[in-house]
Amino acid sequence: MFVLDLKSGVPICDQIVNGFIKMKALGLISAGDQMPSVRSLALKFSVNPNTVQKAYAILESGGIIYSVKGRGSFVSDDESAHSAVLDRARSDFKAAVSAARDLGLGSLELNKIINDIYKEEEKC
Amino acid sequence: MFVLDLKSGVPICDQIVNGFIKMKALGLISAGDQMPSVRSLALKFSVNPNTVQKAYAILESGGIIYSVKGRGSFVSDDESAHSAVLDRARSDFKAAVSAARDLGLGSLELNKIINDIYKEEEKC
DNA sequence: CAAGTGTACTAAGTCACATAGTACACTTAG
DNA sequence: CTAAGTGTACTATGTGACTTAGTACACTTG
Repeated sequence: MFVLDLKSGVPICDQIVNGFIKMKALGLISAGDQMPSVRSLALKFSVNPNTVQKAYAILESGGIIYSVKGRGSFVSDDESAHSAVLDRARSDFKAAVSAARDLGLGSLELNKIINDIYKEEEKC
Repeated sequence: MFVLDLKSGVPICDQIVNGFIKMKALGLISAGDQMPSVRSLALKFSVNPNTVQKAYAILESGGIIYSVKGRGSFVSDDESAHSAVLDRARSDFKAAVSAARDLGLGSLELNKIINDIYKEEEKC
């Protein structure tokens, strides 16, 4: 399970959303798995249930999870939701590349940074 | 001169800061050049002078510009400030790469995105 | 001297975010 | 059936960042 950084300035509900999206991308949770209940996760994170509820609502609106009254929330198998996440990731990355280019970083350096980060992965 | 996007959610003062940093990186302004006055820039952007003043204070604290009472603000030639900007850019880009990797994007795709964006530049 | 400059300060308004508390409908285990 | 646990909805409140508004002062330059 991911952790929250209350000092980061990133809204808590967004951190929860991104945390579960990452978990799904990494295979730590899969379609059909039951999500922690709103109240239990709020307790675990020492956060208000309303904040978790908001995060779950965002995840559901994005098709990442679905919720059933009285039963709980579950990881969705919506393929279009997954590709939407990837599209968003590509878009964000493109913006990051453009920003780096505007500040004078060269393509070679950017490629090197990428390779360095992905080499870290191979070590595992 | 750059433009402001009031709908972006990015604080106006930050947009002004980033705008001038980009302008310096692109060579549109150089060390010694005089910055627009706080009041005139506020008028141009239809923004409160306090907001521009805040942006200039941030730029000065970062060594990007320096200000002289009664005369105006000027672009600094502080080399360490420039390298600090580059360091920040590298750090931001690394974070973007890590985020993209966590969401399942491969290094080959990221490299391709970079090359595509930098090819756009060559056309000019 | 007058105009333009940076700088500082208080006050107010707006907005997003988080918290607090309550309430209701539903499902499931007992 | 009952109780516990679930998602969901709602109002109210507090906080902090951001912006605006207005005023004021010290300084430089023509």
